[in-house]
This record gives sequence, C-alpha cells and structure tokens, in this order.
Amino acid sequence: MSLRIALLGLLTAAGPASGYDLTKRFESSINHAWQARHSQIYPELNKMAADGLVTVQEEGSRGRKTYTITEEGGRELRTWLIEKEPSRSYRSEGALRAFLLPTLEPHEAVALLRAEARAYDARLAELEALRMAKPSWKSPGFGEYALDLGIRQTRLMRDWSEETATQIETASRS
Amino acid sequence: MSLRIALLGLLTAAGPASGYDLTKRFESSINHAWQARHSQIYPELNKMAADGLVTVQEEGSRGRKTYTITEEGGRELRTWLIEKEPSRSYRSEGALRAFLLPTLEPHEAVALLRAEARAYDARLAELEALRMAKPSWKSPGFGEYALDLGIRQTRLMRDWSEETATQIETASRS
DNA sequence: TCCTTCATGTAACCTGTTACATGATTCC
DNA sequence: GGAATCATGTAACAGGTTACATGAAGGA
Repeated sequence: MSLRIALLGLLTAAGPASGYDLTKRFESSINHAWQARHSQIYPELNKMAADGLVTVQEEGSRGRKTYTITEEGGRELRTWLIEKEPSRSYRSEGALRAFLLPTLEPHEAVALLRAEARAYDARLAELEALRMAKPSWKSPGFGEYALDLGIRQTRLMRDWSEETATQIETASRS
Repeated sequence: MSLRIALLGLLTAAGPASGYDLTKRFESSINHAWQARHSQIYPELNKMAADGLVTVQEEGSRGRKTYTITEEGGRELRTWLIEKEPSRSYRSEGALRAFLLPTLEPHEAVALLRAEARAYDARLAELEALRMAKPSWKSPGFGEYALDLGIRQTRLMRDWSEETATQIETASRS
C-alpha cells in the first residue's frame, strides 16, 4: 500500500513521469523515508493503471510510458493521508544491536558504538548536503519536512551511540 | 537473519525457553526494536535446531519444547554483532507521511501532526513505564540501552510533530 | 462444564531484494 | 563501433502478517 502512496505522492508533487523517472525520484528525494527498486515500481505502476489510479498519458521512444495521476488516484492519496492511522511500529537492526550489546565485553561494545557514531556522522553530512541542493523537479516545500525529520533521526543515532559508548566505558572502569 | 539473532540474544540473556516463552519475551522486551509473531518464531526455532544453533533440552507437557542455545549459537550471535555491518536504512510510514504533507491543505496537515504528537505522547508514557517495571527474567542491564534509544526516538517523533505543526500554522497565516 | 491460558503448528498472501534478461538511443 | 544511459520487464527467494487449526491443562 505504502509504495502506491509514495508513487501517487511523487506524481502529484512533480507531475507526470515514467517508471524510470520515478525510480530516480525515489533515490533523490524520498529515499531516507522509503525505498523502492525499479523491479517493484514497474509492476506496481501496471497494477495502479489497472485500478484506475494512474493513466498512461503517452508512449515515447524506447517503450517509455509516461504516467499521470487520475482524480481517483488523487482521492486515494488524500484518503490514505487523512484517514489511515499510520503504523508507528519500528524495526531497526541498529536498535536490535543496541538491545544485544550487553552480551559483549564492554570494550567490544564501545568499539562498535564508536564506529556506528562515525557512520552516522557521514550519513548526516549527506543529508545536510541534500538540504542545500534540491533537485529541479520538486515542487516548493515538498520533502522538506521529511528531510528535517531524517536529519533529526540521524543526529539522534549519532548522539545515542556516542553517549552510550562513553557510559559503558565509564561503568566498566569502576 | 535478524530474527535468528534476536532469538539467540533472548536465549543468552534469559536462559532456556520455549517458543511460547520467546514470543512473550519478544513482546515484553525487544518489541520496540524488533517484532515477531509465534507463526514466525516456531518455524525459525525448528530451522535453528536443524542448523545446530539451539537444542531441545527438554520436552514438557502440552508438547512444550524448551530450547537452549548451543556453543555454535553463541558464536553465531557474537559474529553477527561484531562483524556484520548493520543496515542503517530506514523505512517508516510516519516519515512517508511527513514527506507527503505538503499535498494537503495547511490546516489538515496541522491536525494530522497534532494527532500524531498525542499518539507519541501515549507511547512515550508506555516506554517510561517499561523502564520502571522490568520483567523478572531479564539479566541485569539487558535491554536498557535499547529502551533508552526507543524513548529518545519516540520523544523525537513527538517533538518533530509538534514543532512542524506550529511551523506550518505560522507559515499559513502569512 | 466452560472458559482461559498454554502450546505448537501450517497455509495463503503481501512486500521487498537480488539477479537475470532484453533492447533502444545517444554520445564519444 | 563501443560504452553509457535510458527503459521496461520477470523470476526466485527471503522475510513477515493474518488467518486457520488443533489440542492439553488448569481454574472458576
């Protein structure tokens, strides 16, 4: 379901596009909130066309199909946003690892956490850069809130890793 | 893979247990980091037994099977924690929604965000309560770091929702 | 006796990833 | 001519959810 919604959102925000375009838009915009490969996107667009949420507006060279969102597609997006209670369940390898840290020796846990903190530093730099350079196709404001959220979350992971490392280090010295 | 690791972790932290026990442990401890139902846990334990990571220590009444982690299982857990680069990719309906907020009218977006903030307030209260009352089976320290992380993340979502609502509200009045 | 909890399992389905496969167009 | 990019698709597999199915034990 969410993939449909994401595609409808991208079509709304940036106008008609092919599956190929949408795959790239995914990478350059919504990537920190949701991911999808072309192998998932193409079949989904076909199903959405069958369901009347999008239409093939034009067929170009190399078999390119340009999809446009229909009125029904617009309603679907709106209904999802307004009526669907979002799942707030959270699943992350990082958190699972956090859970299992006490099964390791303190010095091992500290090393892992410090390495994680560095990885999140790098990710943070990427996201900050993204905030500066925005792709031309975006409608104004689109994706900014989600990017802000992504940056906050990455910063949180960095800080938590760093602080937990220090905490374990201190505790293990006593 | 992660499910295996979570199960090995729970067996390490709290000793031998049945699939039924592990299902409950999942709910009461690791839930905010990873979820699994009994329908996933039972077949996985059977596969793990076949792979020699756990053994059936004892068969009790009602067909109860008590699993114990083997040495090989311990090695598997340790190797995963130390050598496996954790996936840092993030996928959340909340973030997707955040992304799509600008497709709604400002007042609609504000209402959604405020409702989200309240939901996260409630979740936060649950997690804080969990921090106080710890199940008897936990070995000391186990799960504390992950719980701290969960609380921080929930607080972040609450704050982001609230602040973004205010921001949109202010902007729409100008 | 009946309800609840304990206890294990399977089947159908949905979502997502990786890999395979193909061919047109454009640029050097 | 050859490489890169554009463009679409399928198949196999892995992971997870929902629903179905069954039965024993214990307590009211």
